[in-house]
Amino acid sequence: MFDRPNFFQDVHEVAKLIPPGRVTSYGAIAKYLGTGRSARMVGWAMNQTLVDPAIPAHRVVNRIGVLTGKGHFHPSSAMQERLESEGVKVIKDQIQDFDKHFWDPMIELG
DNA sequence: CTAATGACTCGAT
DNA sequence: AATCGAGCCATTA
Repeated sequence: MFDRPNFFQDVHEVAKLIPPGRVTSYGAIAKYLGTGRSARMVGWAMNQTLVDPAIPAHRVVNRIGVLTGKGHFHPSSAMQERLESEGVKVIKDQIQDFDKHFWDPMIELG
């Protein structure tokens, strides 16, 4: 158990801290953790969160607000559905007013 | 053990 | 302004 690096745990914690109706990017989380450009690992960590419904992975998108990870959801459309359900408009897998809904852990948390 | 891939991002051309 | 390449760390083959 917990063989995974603390990095994954931190990503999970930050992901849980994302408030409803807000979104963030992999790089933002990676930066907050200090890993910097290891945004890929954040995405990988999110993949592990799929088993944990308490982690809103649908609130995490790439830097331009595109639902790059929608294909990893059970119904690939669930990601967009949930985001819109929280008041986030998503068109063509792209979040509208991304900068407006953007939630930066560095600013909000730290 | 080496090589390749991935829910990404930045810098250079 | 748009496109290409390199960097990041962990997992799988």
